[in-house]
Amino acid sequence: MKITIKMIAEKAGVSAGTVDRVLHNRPNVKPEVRERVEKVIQELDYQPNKAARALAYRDNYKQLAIVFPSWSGYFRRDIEHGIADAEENLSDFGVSVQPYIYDQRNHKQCLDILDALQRSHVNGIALCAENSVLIREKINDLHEQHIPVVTFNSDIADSKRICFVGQETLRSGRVAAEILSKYLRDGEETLVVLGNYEYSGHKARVDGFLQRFDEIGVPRERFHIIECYNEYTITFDKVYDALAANPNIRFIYMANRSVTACAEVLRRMGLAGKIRVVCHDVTDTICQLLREGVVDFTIEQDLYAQGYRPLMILGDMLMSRRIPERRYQYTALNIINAENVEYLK
Amino acid sequence: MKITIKMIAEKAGVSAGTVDRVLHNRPNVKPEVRERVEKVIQELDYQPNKAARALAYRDNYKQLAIVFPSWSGYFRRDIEHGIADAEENLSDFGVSVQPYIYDQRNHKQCLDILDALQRSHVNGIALCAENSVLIREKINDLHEQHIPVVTFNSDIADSKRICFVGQETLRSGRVAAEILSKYLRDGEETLVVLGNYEYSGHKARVDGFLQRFDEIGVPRERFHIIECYNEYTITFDKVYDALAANPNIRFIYMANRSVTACAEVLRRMGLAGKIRVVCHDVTDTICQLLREGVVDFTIEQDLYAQGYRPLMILGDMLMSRRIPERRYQYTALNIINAENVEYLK
DNA sequence: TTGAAAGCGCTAACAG
DNA sequence: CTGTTAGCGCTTTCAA
Repeated sequence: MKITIKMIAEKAGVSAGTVDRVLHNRPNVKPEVRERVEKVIQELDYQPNKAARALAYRDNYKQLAIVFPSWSGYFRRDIEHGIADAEENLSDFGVSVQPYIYDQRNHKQCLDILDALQRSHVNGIALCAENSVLIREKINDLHEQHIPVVTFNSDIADSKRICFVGQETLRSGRVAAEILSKYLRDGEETLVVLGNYEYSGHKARVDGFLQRFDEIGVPRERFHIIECYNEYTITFDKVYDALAANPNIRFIYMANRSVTACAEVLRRMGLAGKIRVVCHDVTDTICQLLREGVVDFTIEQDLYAQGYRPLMILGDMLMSRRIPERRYQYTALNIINAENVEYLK
Repeated sequence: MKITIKMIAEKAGVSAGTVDRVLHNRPNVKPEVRERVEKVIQELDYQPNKAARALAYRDNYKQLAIVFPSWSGYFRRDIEHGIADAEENLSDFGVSVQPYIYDQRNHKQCLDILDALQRSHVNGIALCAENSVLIREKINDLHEQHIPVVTFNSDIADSKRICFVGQETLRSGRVAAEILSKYLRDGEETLVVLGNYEYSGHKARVDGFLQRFDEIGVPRERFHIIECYNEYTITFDKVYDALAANPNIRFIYMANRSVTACAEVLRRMGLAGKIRVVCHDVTDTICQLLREGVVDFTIEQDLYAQGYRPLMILGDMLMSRRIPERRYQYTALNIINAENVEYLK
């Protein structure tokens, strides 16, 4: 038989109301009574019944918001899948979820949304935004107002966000290195393409990538690193030049987003399927390239969890006033190839 | 505002009790009334509140059992993690879960457990057992008695089980092939080690593996296939002989369980890290071998989900009399290497 | 064949 | 400071 509040009340010689007050650290309980009740709770190892709590809570409507840029394809589909599942789980608890999508190239819009939310009566925000001073200050503002913010996908570490849900970027570069390292043979070289050293995400990936090769003992001169700013033409030209100049290059690590440009170069040079390519994330084009054998592996970051978990964390906080233990909740780094790509949620 | 039973009752001009009877297809409702109520339910798109249902259901104690062999290490840990999560989710609904573990080498024991369960008052069984006539008949027996059985990890397809949760074995072989195919170069050969052709699991893996290479156009004579019956010494000897006789072998696909024996051969022959090895599942030793670089990749089958989902499916059936749509629920095939092995749940 | 009512465990409002 | 009470939405008696 499961322990109920009534049983605790009886054993401690108080009423259910008082037990409830103790459970939620509410005021108006004499310290000695509180202590007595707490002991009984401990002794009996009381676990609240979530269903009952949900029911009783129901008229206490709560609103959560999730704010992210205008992604498309897999990214969009997976995160929305995660949001939908969280919404369903939370709806019976009187918690509703509202997504807000801002134009990817218009960060001002993101700030506007946060402003509007601040003035509304949201009870929590899941946020994926660029790491700028304005955003950071806004998060701290919200924190002051007791509106908790959980960042996901891309962190804003030096803010008062509750926690971060997303990939560990350094590690994701190491995973890529580990895959390629198995293939590398004497004298063969690798081309590393990143967006921009200033962008911490890509930098961390490349750092992790090189770090792992260092450990394995592959000399640094085997790597050609180029910065391509996520631009199609720049990527195309630089990758082309690099491959033309270095016939020993057998591997490409794309730490940035212009995978299409890279694929196009390989096709034009007749190297598709001859040079191994590892990249990140699953977009519709990357999927296609996997199937065609132009890209060999891609490393996925579980967007589903990135939609689901931040909302559930916020929901838990609303319902049980409990803040998460870990400030960094890293999502799985799944290795995807042409054969297991079907299994993505 | 969410639709409640009361709202339906009002709109249809009946009482809540009648709506409940209609919802659950219970008898004692005049056909015309039933129809009217059903229409209102449709119109208002009624979604039952799970929390309320859980509460009201609570005294209706239900028992689920999960039966599986005495695994150890990761296998055991992951499945127990899945069971624990399912148990927690179900406990508020008055559903309890009891695991039963039988000696891996003693299938009779499994049957005894099922016999005992049949005589007890379980309301559903999640089962991982060998595919034998006796087991199959027992499942059909249980089905007659309206005790639903969900198989997991290893299917018993020609029985009256509700559905199967586990990996798609043919596909898992294809995933392995896809990985190795990227590393294979002209003239290089591959050693394929399986347990036993009779064992459908290993056979399907090898079939999938060869099928994929067929598609890619690698000639069959590049593959050496040996049967090792999951025995350490047989595996050791046969792998040793194969490698000694064929210096062109650069890859090993272990479709069976004696990975340790294979690793030992590689070490003895000084080939560890020189020959690429892909295998299945994550055991403590495989983990160790990944880190040492003796095994390069392993394909994981999500044991967590294999513990979690069968129980949740059975729980859903108990609570909403709903049987699952898909009879095969395949779990993810995750590719694991030395760097992302940490992220396993 | 139907409706009314009690109660699942918890919370919140009100009364003392 | 504390106890009592009235629900939350659903299921399940029991009476009609």
